[in-house]
Amino acid sequence: MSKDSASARVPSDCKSCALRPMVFYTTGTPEEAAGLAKLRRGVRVLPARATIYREGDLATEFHTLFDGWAFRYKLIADGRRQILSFLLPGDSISYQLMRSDRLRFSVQALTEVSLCVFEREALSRHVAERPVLTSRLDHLAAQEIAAADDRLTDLGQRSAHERVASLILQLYLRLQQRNLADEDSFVSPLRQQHIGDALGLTSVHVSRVLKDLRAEGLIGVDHERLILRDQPMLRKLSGIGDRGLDEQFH
Amino acid sequence: MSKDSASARVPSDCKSCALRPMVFYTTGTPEEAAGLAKLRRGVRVLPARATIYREGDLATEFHTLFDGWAFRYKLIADGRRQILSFLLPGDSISYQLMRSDRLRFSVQALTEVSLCVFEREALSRHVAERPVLTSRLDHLAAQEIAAADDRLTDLGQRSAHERVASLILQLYLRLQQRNLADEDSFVSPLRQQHIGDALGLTSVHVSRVLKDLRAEGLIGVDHERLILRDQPMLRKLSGIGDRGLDEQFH
DNA sequence: CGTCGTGTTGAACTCAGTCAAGCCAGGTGG
DNA sequence: CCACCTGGCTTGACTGAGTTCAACACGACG
Repeated sequence: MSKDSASARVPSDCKSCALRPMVFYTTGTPEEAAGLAKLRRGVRVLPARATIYREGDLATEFHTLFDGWAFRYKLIADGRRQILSFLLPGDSISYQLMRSDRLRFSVQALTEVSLCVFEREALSRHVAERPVLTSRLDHLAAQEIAAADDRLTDLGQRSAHERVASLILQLYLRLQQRNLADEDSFVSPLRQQHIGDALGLTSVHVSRVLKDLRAEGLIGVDHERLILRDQPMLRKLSGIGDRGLDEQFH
Repeated sequence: MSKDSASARVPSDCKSCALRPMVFYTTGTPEEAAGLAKLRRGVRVLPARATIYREGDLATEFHTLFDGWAFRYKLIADGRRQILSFLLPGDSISYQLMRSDRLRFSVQALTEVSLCVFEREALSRHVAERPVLTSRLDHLAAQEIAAADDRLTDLGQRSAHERVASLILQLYLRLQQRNLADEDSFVSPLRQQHIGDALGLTSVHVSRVLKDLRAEGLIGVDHERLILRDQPMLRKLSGIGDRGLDEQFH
């Protein structure tokens, strides 16, 4: 897993792609997948920290994250950074590119990543011609809005402890959906700075909060592995369960 | 303007509706508007503070806010409230109802409101059959995500003063688009509690921040009227202008 | 072996929250 | 017409969550 190893997995063909159920632009039938493969311009592997997209740039390509982690973010005048969301395998950059050729945020790789590359216009036409895909796209857009509302509520109303618990739990649940989580833990490339920038906290404070959560037996940290030691308590702390993520992830 | 007066305006017919350019479900041609009018089930007037929609309820109707203000919000377990956005004349509740029959937030009237009521399924079909409208809907959904990202950045990275300036400026710009703002001021039904719940602040602190902004000559407050006394400075404070709302509002 | 990136810890500080009292305008009822 | 209530705003004193600054620890890497 070190930097120089060819660690990033690369998809062979769309038909056997394990992520097929996650991505929006195929109905999931093998025939569809075959047609889809023709639209794919290729695969691109980028190192950790690479800028995948810069806010405002003209985008002629559409990317799906096949392997690795990335994040969407905005910079404001004095250099402060807000991380809008973390992107996991199967996520796209971004549905909005089906309608617009510019985005109002940037995207950076957290780990080495491999991306499936499509020609934006061609894929957009492909989807527009298929009502099933269009409606799937709409569904994902609605989910994205709902997720944004949830995060807004986190930042506006919840304490640092609640936010950190919420983020860890959400990442775990999303990874679990993708079969990328273990029994009660997952490997995360996030630095405390990333967690802070996502939650509106300083990395120093994130360190203290994680310490507290460890002390209270809610989580464990082993190198890059995050262990959820007390999921019920984490759910309670993060306010998930009142109305769960269950709905958010159809 | 008192409680008992019949203050809420009510639309006569869709053809002459001044809001036509704002709403998504018509192309704007008079013929379209005539057909659209047939889908309209009627008009409903509700008093201030009325609950227009409650999180999770089954929605058979789709509403467009014709007159008055409302807001979208979420409640969390211990009673804290996050206001997700303010709804102004021409806004819908909500695009998401074109795809789903339940929403994950509630909506409440801030003033007396009048709503155009549509049958959800019928309108959804109407829109689905017209590619122009579908793409318009997508565009609005994308705008909504972009707006959510902006607000996330506000809550995560900006100080109380910056957030309040940002909210005031954004409301002003949105009202201006609808010809509901005066030269450099607008009338707002917001209580400081609403501003606080939208920005993740207490109403007490909002009061202090507004006092500071008044003292610095950035804004003026006269009864329910908010006056933008120094727009350039407000823009600078709120970080709008680095990349403006210009784009956000096509 | 030194450097770099990351995390941890302590001490001082500050922005925003809490609690509580008082104020003011408008509306109600005697 | 005045007395009283009510909801919203203001202000002060105090508290506290989270920040800032700085030093140090530790492992990975060259």
